[in-house]
Amino acid sequence: MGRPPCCDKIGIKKGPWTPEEDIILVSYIQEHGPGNWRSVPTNTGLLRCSKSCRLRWTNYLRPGIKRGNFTPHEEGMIIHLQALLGNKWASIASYLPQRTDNDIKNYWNTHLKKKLNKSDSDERSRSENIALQTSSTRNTINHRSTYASSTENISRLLEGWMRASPKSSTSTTFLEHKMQNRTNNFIDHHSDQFPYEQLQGSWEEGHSKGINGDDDQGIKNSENNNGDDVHHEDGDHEDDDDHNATPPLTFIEKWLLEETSTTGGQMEEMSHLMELSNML
DNA sequence: AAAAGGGACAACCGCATAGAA
DNA sequence: ATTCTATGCGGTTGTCCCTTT
Repeated sequence: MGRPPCCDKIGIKKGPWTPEEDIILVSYIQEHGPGNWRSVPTNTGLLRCSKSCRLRWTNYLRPGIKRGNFTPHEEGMIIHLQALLGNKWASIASYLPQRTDNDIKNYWNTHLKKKLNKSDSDERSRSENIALQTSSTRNTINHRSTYASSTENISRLLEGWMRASPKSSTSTTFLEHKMQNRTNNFIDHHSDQFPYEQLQGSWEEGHSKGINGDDDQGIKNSENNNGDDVHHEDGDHEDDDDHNATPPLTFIEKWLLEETSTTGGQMEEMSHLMELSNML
């Protein structure tokens, strides 16, 4: 027998999210923390199904998400990990905590697959080495990062929305209770930045008790079950901050962390990786 | 300047799985 | 032990925007 839909399809809105919806969702999550997605549409008045809310949050609104072009290093990591793990985007994303699985998947499908195919056809024998050399460990900063981080997006979005509609025309109960104070505070106190750091801090404090643990990162890490969150969303830092981070690391994690901070010895590590992949 | 095509990204769909009842 | 529900994941599609003709 077929499973019933995750939510009542009647009256469910689909398609792109509006700034208003984003704000409602963010405000709600700041208040209650991520998780219990089923209750989100009900409690916020959003005409979205729970899955849609979760996806919007994890792929776009969640703090710590880095948007924009992938750095050569990130690219290299994706290539390595894809070779190692296959299309396990969530697992791969767990090594790139600032990127979402959706982002990585899209990037792979639109950029890397072609790139690798091309280099494959160009010179089959050397392609992998070339890819490695060109894509990874050149820790040059990619200055072509053209589109804004989610923080910046939402900041702009909030400002724009507040200007455009000082009184929300679609106030929900939740919105009525929360929006005025909250959004004003957001903008007043952080004129140039939406306070995701604050938001993140608040729920990490408030929800470290469990909700957050089995949400996005938790699940993603579960496949590489090390019992720890090696990668924490940590703003704009590159992964090397994670060096100080933590406990038992798998070989892959060690390698990735080391690779982040060093540019040498990569090929040696790569061969280790290959050995490992053969074992898997 | 306008139209067409292609690329990039956001979002949806359906299946799998874990946990609760 | 079984059924049901909620959530997560990967594949796919839809839409917007940019480039080319």
